[in-house]
Amino acid sequence: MANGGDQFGLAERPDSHCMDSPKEAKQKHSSYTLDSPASPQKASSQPVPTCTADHNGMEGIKVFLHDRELWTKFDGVGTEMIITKAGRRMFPSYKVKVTGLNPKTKYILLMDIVPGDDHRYKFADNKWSITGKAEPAMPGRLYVHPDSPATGAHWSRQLVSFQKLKLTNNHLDPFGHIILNSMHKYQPRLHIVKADENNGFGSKNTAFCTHVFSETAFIAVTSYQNHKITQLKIENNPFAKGFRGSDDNELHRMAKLQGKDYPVVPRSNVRQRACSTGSPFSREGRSLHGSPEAVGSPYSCENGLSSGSPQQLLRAPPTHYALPPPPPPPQLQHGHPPQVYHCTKRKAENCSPGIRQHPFKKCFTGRSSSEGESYYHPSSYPPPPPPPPGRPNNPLTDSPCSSEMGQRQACMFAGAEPRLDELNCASWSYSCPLPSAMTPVETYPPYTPHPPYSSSPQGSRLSALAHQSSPSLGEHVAHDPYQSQSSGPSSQSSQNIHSRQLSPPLRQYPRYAANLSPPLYHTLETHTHIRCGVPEWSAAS
DNA sequence: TCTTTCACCTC
DNA sequence: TGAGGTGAAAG
Repeated sequence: MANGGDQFGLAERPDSHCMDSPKEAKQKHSSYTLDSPASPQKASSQPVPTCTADHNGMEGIKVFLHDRELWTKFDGVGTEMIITKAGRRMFPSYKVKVTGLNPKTKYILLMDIVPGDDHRYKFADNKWSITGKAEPAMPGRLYVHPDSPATGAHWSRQLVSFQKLKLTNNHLDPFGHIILNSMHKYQPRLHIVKADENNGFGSKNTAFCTHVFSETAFIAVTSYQNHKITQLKIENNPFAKGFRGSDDNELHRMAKLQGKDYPVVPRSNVRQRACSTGSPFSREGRSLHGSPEAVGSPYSCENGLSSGSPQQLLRAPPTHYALPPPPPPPQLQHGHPPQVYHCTKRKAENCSPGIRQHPFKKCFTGRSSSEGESYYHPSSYPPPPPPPPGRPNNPLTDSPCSSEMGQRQACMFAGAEPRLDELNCASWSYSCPLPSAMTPVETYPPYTPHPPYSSSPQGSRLSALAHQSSPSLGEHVAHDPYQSQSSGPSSQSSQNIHSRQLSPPLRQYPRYAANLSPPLYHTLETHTHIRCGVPEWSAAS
């Protein structure tokens, strides 16, 4: 998707680093080609390990994006993801294969989606273009894989699927879905966190690494803008099968729907024709940043592993579309009271009353299916900073998970600044958000580029970030340079794993750092090593 | 642009 | 069999 980025103007993606497999290297190579020249980072074809997980044991972790080819296809056109009030899944689904994990060590896998830049886009003349400044970022939320925490053996056994993750434009979403703004660009990120003794993270020794696949960047929309994307969705998404078919079939279907006889022009065709001009995102003309990518080279994008430089990961587009360094998503930068949403698979039981009432649905239920492949890039960080003053030690960690939650579901963390320490696997995975937590949602302040995503050493960076109060995962992020194509068996993850304790009632946390995004926040905390001092967020608050 | 509704489809 | 995921279209 490096390409994809381009389309959006995201063009620049961090180079993939830490390529581990030949394949990766290969892919990476291609990606470079595809990437817009503009991105300096790309220029350097040298892999830069983003996540240098030295001591924390995260160094050998590799993550491969499943169905990378498909992602690349979408990216080539300019991926769009529908967001609805009730929440809409992503397609292609985000699935990864993870290798290099210690079989016996427990890890927590989570995702977050950070702003790709601080612009608002519009689709006109068959291409995307910047139309203004981005709306304030929505409260950051983390989607914790329902199988978390689980052993490295578990995660490695099959693809890890985040297909249950849903996107919404409802700022007050009570379900824990990831909240996004329409017509804004986003970059999904995967975080692998080593669970602490309490199956949580946030303790001082927590290590984590972040993986960013540039080809998974997308623009959130309430309705598809580019018919090419619509077609790709219809062709590849099983649930849209009803919209496929020969023209003849479609004509019949349309006629039936419209109560007319032939000929009826298929809607899709109509729409497509109307819009189908060149694809704005086509490598040739990505509106945002023209990256001359070889269109032909299909999908050879690269994923960044952990890149040494966050910037690379989310390479800033020429225009400026710089994805926030992986680490510190722009969003994250703002401080909102962290909100944590937990969902359990159990619909009713675990959900707060308010949630149950909701017509849409209850909690996340996700099957934990892990399917996927992936890339890697680990990053370990310095010991986590001590708990912020005034803050109890990792509540999460402190609070053991004991209660049996039944089936697990993925949980989302919301909050501008979720605190890692607050996150306890047990908690997130199984608990549902409390009403209170859900209620107040603040938007993040406008995106602010992270100044320093320069290539400073992680440590430094972290510090810097910390100071900024916006921790950037990026620093830890590993860009996966390549993806594996193998599709693993879908994992039916254990939906019920162990008993877990519900997280304490969701509560809003005091604001920590203004800039920390939950994800980062978590991340930061997780890696204590990265920054040891007082957590930024704490300071920020 | 966004929301709602619909028929069709997967699971 | 039903819950729920799709894009299209109307408003």
